[in-house]
Amino acid sequence: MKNIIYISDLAKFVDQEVTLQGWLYNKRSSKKVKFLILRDGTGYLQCVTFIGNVSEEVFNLADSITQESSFRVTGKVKAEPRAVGGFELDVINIELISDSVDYPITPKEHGIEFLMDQRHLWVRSKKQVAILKIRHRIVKAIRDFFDERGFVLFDPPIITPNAVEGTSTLFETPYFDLGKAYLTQSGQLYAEAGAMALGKVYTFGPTFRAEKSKTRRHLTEFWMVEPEAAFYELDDVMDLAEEFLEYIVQTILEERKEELEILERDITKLQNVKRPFPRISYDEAVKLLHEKGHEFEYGNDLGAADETVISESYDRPVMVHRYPQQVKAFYMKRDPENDNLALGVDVLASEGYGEIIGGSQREDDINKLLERIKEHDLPQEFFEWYLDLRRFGSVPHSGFGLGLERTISWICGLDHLREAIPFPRMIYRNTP
RNA sequence: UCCACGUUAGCUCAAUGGUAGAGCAUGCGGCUGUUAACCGCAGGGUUGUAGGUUCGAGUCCUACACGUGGAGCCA
Repeated sequence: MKNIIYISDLAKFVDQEVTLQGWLYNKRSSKKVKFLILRDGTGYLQCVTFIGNVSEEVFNLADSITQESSFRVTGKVKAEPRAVGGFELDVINIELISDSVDYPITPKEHGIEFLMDQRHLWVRSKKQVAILKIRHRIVKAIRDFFDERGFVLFDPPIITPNAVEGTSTLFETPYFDLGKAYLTQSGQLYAEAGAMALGKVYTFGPTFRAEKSKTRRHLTEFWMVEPEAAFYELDDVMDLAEEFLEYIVQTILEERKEELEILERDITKLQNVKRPFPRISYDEAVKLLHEKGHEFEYGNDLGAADETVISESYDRPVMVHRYPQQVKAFYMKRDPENDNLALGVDVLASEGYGEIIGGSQREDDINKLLERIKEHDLPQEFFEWYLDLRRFGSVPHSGFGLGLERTISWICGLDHLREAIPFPRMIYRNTP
């Protein structure tokens, strides 16, 4: 691959002869000039083939080459304001690597079912490439954020013997002589063990939910990052969550401008994502809903429509804390000021993107935790190791989970989670 | 699981119960600066499946299949 350069490096080679390789993104032509748009993963480059400048054979190739054929092209780099990206290539030679017959995705509109069937090819499209590059940068921002703050990566198991939150919505798999095992729906309980060992930890990996959810906000397989820190209380974890979201969003605004432009994302709303975020209690949220004339019964969990009403009342993400304990998980600590409330917090993204973070202070008193396990009718034997964390030097601790695809979807302004992951897994789709 | 909507050319969509059409893609022709290029011509159809109503069904009715969106649940 000597002397072959990438489109992203073109600026260093203006007026020089270079060779590039990639695929034909699109083609426009008149009789004596052919415009071939090359893509190589790093960008797009217009390759201009004039009839007099190349051999007849090469010109005929430029005329007949089809969408997504792979080719190698040599030419002189020119700064050219008329071309997308600011550069173009004066073609000297083209070499076909492999042709592409009847590529199914044309430059016109397609329906979602068709595109999902062609997902392995759809990821070549400009918008999908932009989304996947933003996804990559968000993942790096997440790791950087925690690494720089002394959190240690702590990988939880994916195969688990029981439900983390005791629900029955888990993917089941046979496990040798031990009977059934399940795919994890959260690494949190294991992260708590990590926090007692390392102080501050985070998990980051795929999680699985067998819920029959059929909406734009759900996947059956999705990625989640879950920090967990010893000695953190609810306020500490809220501080962490808002600093975290600000960091991710501002990093993407700075470093993935071009991709956000390709996605035609209105970034003014993202620019608002700066601390402090509004913090309202569940009680205040209910009051707000009632003031807005929205019907809502105190004690219920917030539904998608309720979340939208709340988030639309603010210009940045909003944190709702201290929910009625009956709608929250067994491991959440109760509010010492009101035993009916759980010390949990949900962060609702702006623009109606809904819950992207769910977190809480965990119950650290073994007797209360035992009570909760009984109340929720959970099999105590599976939780003995978890109870040990309270038996041997229990401390206050807190953490949260952030849904990666929901975050990507929000930052990119997508209308569905399925475009935020290379190969989405949903209730009625597990291919390609 | 429940609710709503949809299924017509490779793709995206039209078509008062009365001869099934357009754009894109493909092929051929035209054009020396195109930006989802444009212009002309051509090929391309068991209208999701099975029944029913009717002189006549893409269109109306029933069932089923598949898809899309929403609810609940959650990140």
